[in-house]
Amino acid sequence: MPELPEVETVARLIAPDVLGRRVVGFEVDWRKTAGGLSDAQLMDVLGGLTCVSVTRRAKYILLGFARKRNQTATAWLVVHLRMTGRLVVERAADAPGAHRRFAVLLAGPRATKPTDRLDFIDPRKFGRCLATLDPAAVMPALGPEPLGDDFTASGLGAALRARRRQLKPLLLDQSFVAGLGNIYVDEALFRSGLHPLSLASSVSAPKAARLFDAIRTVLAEAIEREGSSFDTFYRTPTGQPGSYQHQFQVYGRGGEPCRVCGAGIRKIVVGQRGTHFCARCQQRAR
DNA sequence: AGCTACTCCTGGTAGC
DNA sequence: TGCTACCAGGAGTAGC
Repeated sequence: MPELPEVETVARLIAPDVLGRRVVGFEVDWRKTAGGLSDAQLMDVLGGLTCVSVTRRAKYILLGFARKRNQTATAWLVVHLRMTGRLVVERAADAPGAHRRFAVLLAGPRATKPTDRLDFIDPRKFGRCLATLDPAAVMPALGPEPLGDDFTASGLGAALRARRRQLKPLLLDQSFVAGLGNIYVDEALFRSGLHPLSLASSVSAPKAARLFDAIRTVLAEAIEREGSSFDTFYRTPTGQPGSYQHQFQVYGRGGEPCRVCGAGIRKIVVGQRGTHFCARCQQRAR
């Protein structure tokens, strides 16, 4: 499922195909995907504007739009892929594929007839494409970017110490740290030798520093490999699978031997989420 | 504050 | 082969 590395990959790969293109229409196949907005409302927000930026915040892709190419964005399309969402740029003449839920029709600077189309494909319909003048209004409060400068080992240590909560659900909480999901939390906890059920307040400063390094390393390596594709869902906008799934130490390896110590990887359920860990390498503390 | 349960969804798969 | 039941889960919400 798309987490920070997958979302980053999608943003990077669609950017060259949408920057400088003008919005001349929409095609909405599933109204909820558009947050319930009508075609007319979508056009009111974004119609006639040119894409001037493509950025990522947490697991959101933000496409910024303005009157002219060199201006700063005044309107936005905020995209969340959730479980199974994909963004693909197609030629306007081509028929949309299966599970297409939402599309932006794109044209050149002065043209009114679309040449391309940004398709949002989403089998499970959890994803959202929200047109808005104020991205903060459609996004929840988010914690620091784990690859950003304001995420530090000492800051993470202090934040952990202040919480009496299990590590797994806390790290999945987007208001604590933004962008981690089920896969990369399990992988980061394994690499730092921390048990998913350990209390955050029990994590020592050195252990917090190890977790900090593990989070950064796992995310950076996954971005390098264009994310993880282990089922039929996540593909990059060019249709390629990512390759980080081959680096998984624990995720999806329940019952298989730990690559470090040989003990069986255990799979439990924490907060309705499959959680994978090595009981020998990751000692529980409370 | 932090826990669990429920909701939204459908493709894939296990079991019969 | 064809059917049913169940599972995957990000994030919002409700209730305790």
